[in-house]
Amino acid sequence: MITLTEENYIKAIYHLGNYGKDIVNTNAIADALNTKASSVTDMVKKLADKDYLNYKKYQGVKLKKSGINVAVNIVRKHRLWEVFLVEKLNFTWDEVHEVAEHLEHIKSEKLVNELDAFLEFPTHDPHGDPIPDKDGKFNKIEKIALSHATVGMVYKCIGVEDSSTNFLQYLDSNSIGLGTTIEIIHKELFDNSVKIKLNTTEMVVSQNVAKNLYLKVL
Amino acid sequence: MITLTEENYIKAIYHLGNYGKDIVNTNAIADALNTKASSVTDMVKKLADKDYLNYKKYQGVKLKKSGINVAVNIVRKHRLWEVFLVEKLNFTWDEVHEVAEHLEHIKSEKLVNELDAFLEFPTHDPHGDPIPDKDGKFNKIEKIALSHATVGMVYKCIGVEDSSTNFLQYLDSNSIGLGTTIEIIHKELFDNSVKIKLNTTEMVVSQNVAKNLYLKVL
DNA sequence: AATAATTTTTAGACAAGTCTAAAAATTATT
DNA sequence: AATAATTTTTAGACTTGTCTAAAAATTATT
Ligand SMILES: [Mn+2]
Ligand SMILES: [Mn+2]
Ligand SMILES: [Mn+2]
Ligand SMILES: [Mn+2]
Repeated sequence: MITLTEENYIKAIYHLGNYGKDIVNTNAIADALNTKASSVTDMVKKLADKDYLNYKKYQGVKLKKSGINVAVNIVRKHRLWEVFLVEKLNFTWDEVHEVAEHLEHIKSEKLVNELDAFLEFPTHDPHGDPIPDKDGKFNKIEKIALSHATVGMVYKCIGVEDSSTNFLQYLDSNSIGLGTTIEIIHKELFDNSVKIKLNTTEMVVSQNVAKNLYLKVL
Repeated sequence: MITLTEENYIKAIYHLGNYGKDIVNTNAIADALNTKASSVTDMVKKLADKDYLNYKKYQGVKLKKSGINVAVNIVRKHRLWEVFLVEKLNFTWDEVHEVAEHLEHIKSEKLVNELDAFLEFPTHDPHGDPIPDKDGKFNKIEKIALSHATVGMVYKCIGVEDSSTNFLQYLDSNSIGLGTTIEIIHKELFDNSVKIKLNTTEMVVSQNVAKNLYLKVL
């Protein structure tokens, strides 16, 4: 049996470690989970015992196959529920993350697979993130952060890094969403803000925003 | 904040105490939750502190208004999820209870109310039990246990007391479901078994079955 | 290479929920 | 009314996950 808490640690390590490929340090996990480093050390030992990851004192952790499997399955559930909430229950994209954080821990193979079918096997969630299929397969999308886009080129918005209500509502109030066409007008070297053009209107976004918005060349 | 465990205690007390109207003893709660009487005493003290119920040592407990509200809301969620699983995700009536036991603890007003609307405000769950509305209102259905039905009369099956997989699969394999017409042929005084007629076939059901099947006069 | 700063681990404590065993109260039986 | 049986509570312990404070290891700086 795997506990809800263990699942959350594994998921955090998966995301922090680039789909489980890299080593993740104690403090990074503590930050992501709003807990203390000492708690992380305790938990990480337990997860190593349970064979979900490799841990050597002072050397950080790396997920093993079984840990990645757990993580991918939680991500699958999280994103399918997000689609369900938006498509069927009139949630907006800034409302779904919090509820999905809880729904992702419901354990029923049949539930997740039937939900997947009911939604007609969606490939992306409301934030543009890919949804792993039954076998854990998914396409990592090629995305460029707005902060790394080239001046003069035209892009389409395809995702966000930050799924917080605050950030998504900021985008809403500026008419930026998935599919929005964005032209890069100017990059300000001084503070790394970026001037962009949407349809007809121009606006300046901060570095923080630019780092959290993903684009694809049009 | 109310914990998942507290919610389960309150729900059990609600069901054991006739919709929260009657006093419930420690051992009954322990039985229902597969726990020990000593654990129940501890938890019941906490629930009394939190004002969900009245507790006097050795006198059992009775839910207060706020406890009943909590219970009704959980029951509402449980039954709505059961409907969702059967109507939308191809679950059978014997598969839903276990999953609903987890889904009922997801805390989001919007989620439950939108789910209710999405399902077109169902009034009964897959086992014939009434679903409380947004305001906690529902009609207690008038039901007669098969064990108390009258020989010679004809009834319709409208619900079950026991929602366990075993019992529901027994009913399935004997072609008994909600809506099935049942005529009472004979009651055996010796073992309280009942001979019934379904459509054309006759069969004998045990007292245990008869107690767990609810009917309404046709 | 030595010292300082940072990161990580350990040690010990705490809250929630549970358990066993024993004591206390209630209820049933004689 | 006294005794026996049953129910409930208390006392103390254990597990999971958390915390603070201090010790140990690693990394950065001089
Ligand atoms: Mn999310
Ligand atoms: Mn998402
Ligand atoms: Mn149920
Ligand atoms: Mn039900």
